[in-house]
Amino acid sequence: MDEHEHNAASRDAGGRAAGRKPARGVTMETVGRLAGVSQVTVSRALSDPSKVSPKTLAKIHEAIEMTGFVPNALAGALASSKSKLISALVPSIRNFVYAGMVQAFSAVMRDNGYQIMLSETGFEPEEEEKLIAAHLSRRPDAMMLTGIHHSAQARRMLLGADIPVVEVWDITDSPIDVCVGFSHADTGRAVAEFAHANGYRQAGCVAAGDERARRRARAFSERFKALGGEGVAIAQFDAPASLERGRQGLAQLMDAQGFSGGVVFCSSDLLAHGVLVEARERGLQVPGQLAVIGFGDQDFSAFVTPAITTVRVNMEAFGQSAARAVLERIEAQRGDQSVIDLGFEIVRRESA
Amino acid sequence: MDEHEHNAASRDAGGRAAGRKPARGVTMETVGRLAGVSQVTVSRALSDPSKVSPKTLAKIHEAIEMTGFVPNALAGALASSKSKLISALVPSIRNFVYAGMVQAFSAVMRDNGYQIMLSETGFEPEEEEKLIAAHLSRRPDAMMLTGIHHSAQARRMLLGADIPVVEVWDITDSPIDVCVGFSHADTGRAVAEFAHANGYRQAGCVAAGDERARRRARAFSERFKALGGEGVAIAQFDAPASLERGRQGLAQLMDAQGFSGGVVFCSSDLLAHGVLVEARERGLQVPGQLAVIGFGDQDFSAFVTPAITTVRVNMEAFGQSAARAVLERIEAQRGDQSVIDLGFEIVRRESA
DNA sequence: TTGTAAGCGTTATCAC
DNA sequence: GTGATAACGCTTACAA
Repeated sequence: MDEHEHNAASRDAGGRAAGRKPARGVTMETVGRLAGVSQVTVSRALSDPSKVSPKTLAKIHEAIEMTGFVPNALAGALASSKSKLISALVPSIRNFVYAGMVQAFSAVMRDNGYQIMLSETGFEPEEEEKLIAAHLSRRPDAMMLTGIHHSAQARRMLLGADIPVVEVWDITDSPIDVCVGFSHADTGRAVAEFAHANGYRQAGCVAAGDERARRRARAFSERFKALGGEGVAIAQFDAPASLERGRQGLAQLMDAQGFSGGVVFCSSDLLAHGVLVEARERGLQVPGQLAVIGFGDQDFSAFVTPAITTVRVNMEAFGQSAARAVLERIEAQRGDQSVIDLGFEIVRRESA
Repeated sequence: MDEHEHNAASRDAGGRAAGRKPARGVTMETVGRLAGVSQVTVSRALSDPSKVSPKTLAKIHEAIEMTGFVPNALAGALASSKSKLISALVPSIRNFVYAGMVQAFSAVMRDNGYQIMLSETGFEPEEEEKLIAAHLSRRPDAMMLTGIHHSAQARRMLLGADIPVVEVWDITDSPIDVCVGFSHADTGRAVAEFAHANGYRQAGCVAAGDERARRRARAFSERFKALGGEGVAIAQFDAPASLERGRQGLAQLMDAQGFSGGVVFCSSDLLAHGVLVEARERGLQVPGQLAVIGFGDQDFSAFVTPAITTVRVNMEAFGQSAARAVLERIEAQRGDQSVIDLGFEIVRRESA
């Protein structure tokens, strides 16, 4: 691999850095003065135009145009105690499932006039706690959290904030407020049953990711054994998952754990893809000698060869459903259900 | 492909939805009363503890602990006109380059006490304009934008807001404030030169993505022709890129545009991967009959077979550099450079 | 239809 | 070291 460097340079072009004006911002007061009305009328013109006469409305809009007035939502939120801000906390936006959920969630929220404050919690619980406090200080109208495990202090703060809280990507019978997800343990068990029903008696797991990925692998392993399969070899890595990890995973299973063939359940399609690549390098026939099952149904999964058999979860549905649950709670001060199980499905393709 | 549905159900478990208290929030006033001091002292205890005696400090913290007080950052921001909020606008967080940039940007910002308000602009300029207005109303301390093309109205609002603005992922000699990126045209030209130098005389492009992807393809095409190569066939798709699009791209090039072999420059590694898969299906030798060059150096690119020759841009560096530029401007009210070109490099692997 | 007045929960500026 | 007091720029009664 040879590399060609290009253009790594920086130039100084002055810019407008020097003279930033100390300008007092333009407020509703300013606009009102220009339009010959009081500040409140400007406020009304913006929040409920029907309460203002067409003539003054026109003058106000003209003044807004002239001044380039942008309302101060901080002041508005302080006065009304409605921030129109929603907090969203996910482990990582580079993980495509979380990115997909957030995108869907945000889209629905934006369409309803809300803005998202997004933070990544990484994979440590203490980090989440700090972030929750930071977010709460902005007085969001609701909060979206990933997963159902949160520190006691975090739960206390959340309860104290007295806003709708939706936990996504997992379910529990005792959500803080409402949860939207699926059972990770059920997923692992269903895959074990699928594998067993398809005649596989030897199995391995390649897992990389958070605690939920491990939970799926564990449930798979237990069920597979209970069905009479052999002990399940597990190759486990820290998050994040990658194609490289998948290749290493198969190598580890075969070279260090005596796994010689059968089915491999991976905690993501990216890993499954890596297993597939490594299998081809080793001249293994898929699904003849080695069967592979992934998780997540990434957009490439149906288009690689062999196409990946996987577990599909509808991330967009999670995001949308979570958004709707939140909106319902914000607007009606209540919500119908507190546990929304969106399930999953096994998609059989060529790899298993 | 057969599918097995699982658990798609929802249950009602009551939750705490019913009784949301109308409780007046706990403020610094409340805390102060409990600690036997005034509200201001509580404020000081939090913002500059050295200005408060150890004894009262202890009492205040005790009161905070008891009440679960969380400061109201909205009020703080209104009073101090420092929101400690940074706006970030990207086309899509599901695109791994943008996700990577945002992650790096956010990490640096968070370490400096700032929080990120993130929105996706999609690929329409009017959408960006609306979002800029919405973000500005929250009075962010700075704003990060993707790309250098913004509507006139957007520029006006940004200038009027009088906050640091950093444009990432592209460069121009006339940034709004500061830009951090690389030249997309130079990238296309460099790839053309690389391809020509390696003996390829026939070429195609597969492009899917935004205007910048098209700019790279166009620059590649022009340069390739200028160097004496043949006319370049182009298969173009709307964003987003996917493996499937890559497969379709090669198919279109070969079946509809008479491309029979040579080098294919793709606007992302995902597309390149698709081209590779399609090439294998068609029994084409890579890089013998078909050479493939991608863009972005995704994490799988080095690990598929053949490993993908690609253009690497350091997304983390963009995010970090953008963050530093912003911090510099916030804190010093100025910034050294206004154009930061971080360049790119061609990474040769097996596919070309 | 429009205006007045009283907050919202902080920070900033003085005084003590 | 601590406390009044006045902003900050809105929204929400309540009057006119």
